[in-house]
Amino acid sequence: MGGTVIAMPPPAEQPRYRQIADELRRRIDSGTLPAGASLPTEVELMEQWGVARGTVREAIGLLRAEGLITTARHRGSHVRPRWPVRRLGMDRYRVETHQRDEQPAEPATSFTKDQGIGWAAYTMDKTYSEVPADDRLAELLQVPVGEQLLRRHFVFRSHGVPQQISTSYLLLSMVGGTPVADPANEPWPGGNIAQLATLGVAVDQVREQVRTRMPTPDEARTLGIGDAIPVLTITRTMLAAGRPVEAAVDIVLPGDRVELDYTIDL
Amino acid sequence: MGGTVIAMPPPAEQPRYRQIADELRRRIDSGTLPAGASLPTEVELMEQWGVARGTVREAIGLLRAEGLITTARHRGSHVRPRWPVRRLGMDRYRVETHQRDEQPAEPATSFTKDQGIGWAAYTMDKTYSEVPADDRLAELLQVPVGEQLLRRHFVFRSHGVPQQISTSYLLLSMVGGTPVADPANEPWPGGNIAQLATLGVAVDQVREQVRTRMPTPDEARTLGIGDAIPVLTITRTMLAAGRPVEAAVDIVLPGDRVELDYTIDL
DNA sequence: CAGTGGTCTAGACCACGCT
DNA sequence: GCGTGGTCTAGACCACTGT
Repeated sequence: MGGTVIAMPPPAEQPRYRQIADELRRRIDSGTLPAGASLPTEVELMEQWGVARGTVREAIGLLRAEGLITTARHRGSHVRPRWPVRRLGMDRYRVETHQRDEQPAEPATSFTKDQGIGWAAYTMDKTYSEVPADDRLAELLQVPVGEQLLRRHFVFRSHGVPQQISTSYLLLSMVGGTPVADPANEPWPGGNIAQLATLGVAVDQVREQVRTRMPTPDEARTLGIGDAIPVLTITRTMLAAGRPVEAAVDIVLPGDRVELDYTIDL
Repeated sequence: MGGTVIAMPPPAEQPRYRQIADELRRRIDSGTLPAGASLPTEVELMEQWGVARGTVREAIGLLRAEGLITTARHRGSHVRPRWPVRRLGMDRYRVETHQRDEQPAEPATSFTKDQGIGWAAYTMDKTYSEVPADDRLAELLQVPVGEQLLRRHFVFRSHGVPQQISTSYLLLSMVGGTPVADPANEPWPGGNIAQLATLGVAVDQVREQVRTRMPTPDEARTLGIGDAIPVLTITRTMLAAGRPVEAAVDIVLPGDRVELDYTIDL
């Protein structure tokens, strides 16, 4: 070959793109780059560090994957606002019992209790459909495969920001034709348990199976997390007198701002 | 400049690197590329798709972020094996009560119950030390900052494979000088709760705070997971008559093979 | 229209693992 | 010694955003 290409600089401890990412991360952590601030553009970083654009983009990619920044085409990179950690306690399922002489409480659901938000800040997307039970749902709900179910897919938002995705299944034989099956009635004060109570179904036990995994690209987008932030998933089963009456498969929670809190009495 | 560079191909629906990732993901999901199988090398993918190496690497990067594959320097990329899921139920804390005439049960702890393994397959590393309570421990244990604690760091192994890391703190004023503070007595049949029972401390409530995060490099190595697999962490507090008597900070579980199972009675 | 991040090319050198 | 993924360079064209 002709002349050798300019050799890479002396082998640094860390790759250049990690050094760049570390420096930017330090500025974000220290508050030098506060939430919402613009990062230097890719061209600026190239000049400041004397590296090629690909190297800069690798550094930026790390921070985006960590969920520290957002990158938007044509608009630049910005520091992502951080959310406080939400504690999801078991008491979110407790039914409200009002004391005599108390003011009627503001409407609430397990979601508004988790978030510590008022009814007004609570919005949701909802998609209802009817589906037959597959193997997994049949086992969770203890019905035959093929049993008709009401599927309700929700995206819950707090102040407009998506905080939770869930897909819930109810027995169509139980809720079909009732107000519960009408999307217009959602959100429903008191949530699932209150809904079922109106049908004479008294939920007395909730089972939660908790796992973690990386988000799908779609989930990461919806929840506004980086694709290197894991999610918590819950499979929730509600039981009335030992009989499963509702199954929520893959309740998806952003792992960087949720803590699940369980108390076990022995 | 001289002639223009060869233009990019007609604007595809999806970027090329996503198409490549999608195709590989499809092969993994369908089993065409089973667990442990080698992916095509980067050079092979360049030839098969007629793209530059940077494009191939972007595709590979997506799959690695999703936890579907591992990439190892000098050894190639491989489909990550999927582990069977272990269910950690609340009953792992239940104290054994033997019926009359029953055979004495094999020794057990919450860990052996989780794993469904016998006593013989159970091994552990243990490191004991005495430390003063920091802010967090002081709050968890409801003692003054600086209170002396017994710190016990464990790595639990099933058939020699590390499956759980935990760091547990006990009040030195409660366990100092007792058999509980002697590393030689670990593993202790019946585990923590049985240990405390010998001191007249009856644990009647366990609180678990569950979070998820990416593992530290050290944790990833110890648990034998890649650094793209999230971990579940549990902060566990054991209480006797409402008083905290043990705190386990950062029980670390490999997220690709653990499910936590909680039942809530309303 | 200038500036931005998204996508892509066509090369290069490196250190390590395997055979 | 050859092949591998990890790192890096120096360009290019694109579509959209903001002024």
